[in-house]
Amino acid sequence: MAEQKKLVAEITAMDEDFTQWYTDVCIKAGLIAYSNIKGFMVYKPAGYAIWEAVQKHLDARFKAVGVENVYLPMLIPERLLSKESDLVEGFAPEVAWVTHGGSEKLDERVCVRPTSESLFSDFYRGEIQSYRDLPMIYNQWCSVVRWEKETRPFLRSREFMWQEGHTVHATAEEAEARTQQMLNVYADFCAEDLAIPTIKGRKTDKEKFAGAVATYTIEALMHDGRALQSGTSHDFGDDFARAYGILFTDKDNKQKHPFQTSWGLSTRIIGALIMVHGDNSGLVLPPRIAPTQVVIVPIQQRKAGVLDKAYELKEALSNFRVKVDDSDKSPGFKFADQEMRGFPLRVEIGPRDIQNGKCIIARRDTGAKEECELDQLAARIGELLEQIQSDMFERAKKHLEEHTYKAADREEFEKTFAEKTGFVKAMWCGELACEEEIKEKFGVTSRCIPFEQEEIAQTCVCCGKPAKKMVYWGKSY
RNA sequence: CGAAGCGUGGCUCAGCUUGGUAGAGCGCUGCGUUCGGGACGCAGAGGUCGUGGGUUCGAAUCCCGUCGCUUCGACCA
Repeated sequence: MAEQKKLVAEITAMDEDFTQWYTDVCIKAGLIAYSNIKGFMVYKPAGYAIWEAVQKHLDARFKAVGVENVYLPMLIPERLLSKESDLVEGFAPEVAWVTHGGSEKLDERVCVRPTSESLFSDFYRGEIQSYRDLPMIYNQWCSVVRWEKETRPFLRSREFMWQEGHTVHATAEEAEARTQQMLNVYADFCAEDLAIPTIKGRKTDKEKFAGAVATYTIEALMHDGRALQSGTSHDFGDDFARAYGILFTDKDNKQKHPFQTSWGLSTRIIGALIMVHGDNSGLVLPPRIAPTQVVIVPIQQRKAGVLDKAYELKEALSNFRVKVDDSDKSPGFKFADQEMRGFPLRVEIGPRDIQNGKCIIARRDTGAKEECELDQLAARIGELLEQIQSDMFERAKKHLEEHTYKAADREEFEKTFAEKTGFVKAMWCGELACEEEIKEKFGVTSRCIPFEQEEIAQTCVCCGKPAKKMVYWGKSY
């Protein structure tokens, strides 16, 4: 990332205190406000607009692979949640219970959904009878509640918005294929729309979802070298179908349990967006999802013709998402404020430019400024937005690559984590004991077993016994 | 849930040690001058000092309780 002069006094410098920098950006870029209940936050227009853009792009990708949207209740009766034992154990400590309706105590308490596998499974039980009813490829956009102990904007809030896809299939192979297909949808979405490169892989048994046969994940690397699980896709086999009693009659006239998957991506991705692309001046948004792509700043806007010209340029740029900042703040204030908010491009137009038939375009990501003929503006803006989108991805990819290390043995593993922050690729024997020991000793967890395997060594980095898989390790959010 | 820190105008904080009835900067409102990297002048508005109790003639200040927030750990998208 290009070094930029720190222009915004209110934002803590990244390398001084990354955590504080992150919080500052969330607040100062106008994304959120804290609410009256710990862990619940207000999405302000700038923050909600990002989520809307995420929804729009991701939903379009879902529709392209046959996903249909539905909506299920937000409350789950206790008996329903309890049917799948792993699920209860996994989520029981953090569900919010509703015990009263008005002033009357409920016979059975109900919880606010922490995730909806149980509801979908119960619903599917009633819907499915024949193999002809399958598959069902449903998704819902909703919010869920998990009573987390420690909360942080976007990364860990007690209520968060997400989408959760839940599918049912006649065969294990089809379910497994769908699980991977949706993981790829997430990875492509991150790379192409958010300009965030990710590592695709499988979670170890220790890290997988409660009740899943296999959990797949995309892991992104933040600017401070910590990993963020950015999207997950689970293969449930027929475990949930058995627990919830879902049966269908197959072609061979035999009753069978169908196979299920679920996959989710949450508002946490906004945290990734901030921490992958942001800099010391604040937020930096990739053009494709930026709610405002271009902001026009009139200079000496009270002089005759200046504001008119600014609105005229906005018209000329109607193919893009453009805003004119006609507030009565000084230009310097507007520049700094808009940089904080991450708009990809700024166009400056003043009397001098109008006379010359030109304007100034400034890039948010690099800070580079250039002159542009007014009649070329729309074309140039289009080029620049494309350029910024791909440059941002390349920079993030370079950061990921430069912060991914290899360790052949235990000594090297320890040394790398002592000196560096990022991912470390190392071999693993597959034993839970080693995974736990690594967490204990080095404070890092297995992020994923990547699909793209390499043989870095023959032996496990922890115990020295024969290795089975190459694993990405790292500190995570 | 363990540890630490913090609660005083919208925000950041000073005042507390040594009790005497609340201040600054920023922001906000109005008017005017400005405008190519956070402009300036003048005039204003705005706080029962988180909350409950105690000590005292008198509490932002001292004591006890309580609630909340932030950060760090364990857990999670």
